[in-house]
Amino acid sequence: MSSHAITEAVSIVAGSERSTRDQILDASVVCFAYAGYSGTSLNDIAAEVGIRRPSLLHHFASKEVLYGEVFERLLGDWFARLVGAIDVPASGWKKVEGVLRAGFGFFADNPNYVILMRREAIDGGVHLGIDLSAVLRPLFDEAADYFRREMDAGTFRQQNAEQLLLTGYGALLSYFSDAPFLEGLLDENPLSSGALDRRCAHIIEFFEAALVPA
Amino acid sequence: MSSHAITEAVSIVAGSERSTRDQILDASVVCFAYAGYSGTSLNDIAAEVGIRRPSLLHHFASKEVLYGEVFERLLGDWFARLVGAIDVPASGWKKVEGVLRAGFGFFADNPNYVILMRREAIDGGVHLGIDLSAVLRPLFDEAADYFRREMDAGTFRQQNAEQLLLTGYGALLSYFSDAPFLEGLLDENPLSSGALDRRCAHIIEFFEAALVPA
DNA sequence: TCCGCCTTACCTGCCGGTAGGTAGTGCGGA
DNA sequence: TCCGCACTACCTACCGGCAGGTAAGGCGGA
Repeated sequence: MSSHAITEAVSIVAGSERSTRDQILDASVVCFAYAGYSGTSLNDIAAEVGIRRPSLLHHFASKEVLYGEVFERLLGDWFARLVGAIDVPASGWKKVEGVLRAGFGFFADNPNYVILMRREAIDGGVHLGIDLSAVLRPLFDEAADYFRREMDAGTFRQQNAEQLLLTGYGALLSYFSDAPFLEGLLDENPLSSGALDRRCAHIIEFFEAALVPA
Repeated sequence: MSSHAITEAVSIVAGSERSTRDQILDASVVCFAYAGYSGTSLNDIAAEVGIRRPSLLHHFASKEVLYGEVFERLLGDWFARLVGAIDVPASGWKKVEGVLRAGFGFFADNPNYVILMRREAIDGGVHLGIDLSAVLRPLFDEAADYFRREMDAGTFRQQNAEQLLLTGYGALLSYFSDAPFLEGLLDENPLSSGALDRRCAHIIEFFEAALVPA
């Protein structure tokens, strides 16, 4: 264990502080989600942390590298959570419900991550070396196969499996990414605890109605 | 009719050219959709049209004014198309299907508009004076009332009407706004004629399965 | 002649990034 | 014990470049 890590551990115990590097990553998520890649300046992030821009560039070689690390961390967390929900030994509708709840839960816990992901989906990964769709492709194919098997078994109504996944993706993501806009339609904060419960319940109910034969 | 409009009309007849002003608006949609507000420079737009930046600023007082006009035009078109579909004398599922097809058709015809709208929804209308959600609110409330009436009449299954609309909004919009990302999942251009037909058919089928009792 | 459209030249301000320097810390050897 | 060295983390000052926007002039057509 390096002396740096010790220092960090001590400071966490002492007063719940985080390392400067982690503070930068946290502030970056907020800034990039709020204003996008080109709308965020390194000064904005540095100011959030309370340091100067050159100090920030001491920890991350460039704006692009910083963004890449932020996004990679996000993607890793999300992927792990999704795989965890998929690997649960269940079948039929119960499994689908579990994955929907896991996805919804992650988004509810990390609303800024959702906006980042949406921005990346719109831009097609221009800012990144990594290809978002290539990472998710295996899960996508696996899920489509699952739906096809259950449909053939009569557990679910016959639907286009890939399109079904896209619809679920849109229903889940849009609520979080467009929260600023939805607030004006719903007359309440879409990310409040009550609104989130209502949204999650609807998604489960709606997809069950569409998939599970009466 | 102004001499400007005459000149334009003549040039359209002569060689399918449009007024410089309209060319700027067209180029702006493309650029703003591709790179967002802060990622687009006036030089980019001017270059697309084939003029210099100060010439562009001769037609529009500022970048913000230009963006506002682009967005207002989009919103007007979309609103008109939507109202047209809503006012059709139909009821029950047929009416819903008509509105879904109208929305889908507009998005298919104007994919760049969709991306612009999505960016605006994410940003919560920071770049605009107008409030997107306030404009759409009457339609939203009217639609929710319609669903509630049909549900109470037993035409549709009981669902949360507002949430239902949000789910439809997400399913429709996401496919177009995230097309660059979806291309990597589907192994085909999501905006190709065949893919669009498949998507539209799925949406109709899926919502019918969820809403209309067997 | 005058006006609409476009030009070049220029302004200020912020961007990402670099250079160079300064505290503070840990550590091995005299 | 204390000196010298290396290293980390941060700073100020600066660079070239590009952003949005303005000023002033050329030019062709009504």
